[in-house]
Amino acid sequence: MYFDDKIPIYYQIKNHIYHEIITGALQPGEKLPSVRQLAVDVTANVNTVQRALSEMIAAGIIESKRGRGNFVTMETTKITDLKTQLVTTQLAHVYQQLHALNLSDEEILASVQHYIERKGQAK
Amino acid sequence: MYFDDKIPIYYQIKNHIYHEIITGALQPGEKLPSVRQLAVDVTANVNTVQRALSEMIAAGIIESKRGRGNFVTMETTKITDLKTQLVTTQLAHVYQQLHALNLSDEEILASVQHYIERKGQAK
DNA sequence: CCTAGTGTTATATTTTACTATTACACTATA
DNA sequence: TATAGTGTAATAGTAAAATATAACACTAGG
Repeated sequence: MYFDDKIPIYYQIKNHIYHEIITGALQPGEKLPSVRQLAVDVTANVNTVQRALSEMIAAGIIESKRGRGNFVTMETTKITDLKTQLVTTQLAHVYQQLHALNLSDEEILASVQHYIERKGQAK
Repeated sequence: MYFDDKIPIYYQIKNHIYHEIITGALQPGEKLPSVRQLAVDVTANVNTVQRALSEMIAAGIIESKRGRGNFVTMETTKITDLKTQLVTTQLAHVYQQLHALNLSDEEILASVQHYIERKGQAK
């Protein structure tokens, strides 16, 4: 797994798993790979994976059953809430950043539209 | 200055100064505060500030004159290029993140529009 | 020429994330 | 009941960022 060296690995693992849950790659109630397997999958240490999982458990998205495994919550409202929260966080961040670069609301919207239209193309 | 503990301080300082240059708070050719003063301003160490400055110098945005100070480049094209680059980086990041949450191009655009319309308001 | 202010660099120390390794607690099942 | 697989936690070590502090190199101005 690719890691951005500017951001803690445990944080990136957490985000990665959240994405899998939100996109349905991991279904509600589904068992996650074991912590040891996850560590191999993402090429990180068990403790680092555990740290990521601990935060997701504290957030109620993952349920931990000792001796059995970790499971995605069955409460789908928690998952939809998580998605809303992640999307909003991303929007707030990019808005704040672009606004700090003196782009007006209109320019921000236009720049996003422009980016989507031109993405993947040579300039 | 507020620091996000998930991102290296030197990196945040660099970004902060870039924003000041792009918004014109620091004009082309203008002298920056001394590294020692900057360290006080942003509540960080001189070496940390210097690391941020070194990268900006390497990028050609800041010119260093030993014994005199650090100065914003007079080449305004470098500044506009920097702005373009920062904006594009932000757009690419948020697009990738939202796309990874299974939002379509249309949904991404709509969510940005929606965010701008509703920002600062209760839900 | 001297001094104050500037950028630059170096050393030692602290802090934190991460790793490697081991051990412990629990569950299911053969 | 023994064993393999699971989560959990502790210990010790490594690496990188950040700090405190000091020194060095240069410039401008008195």
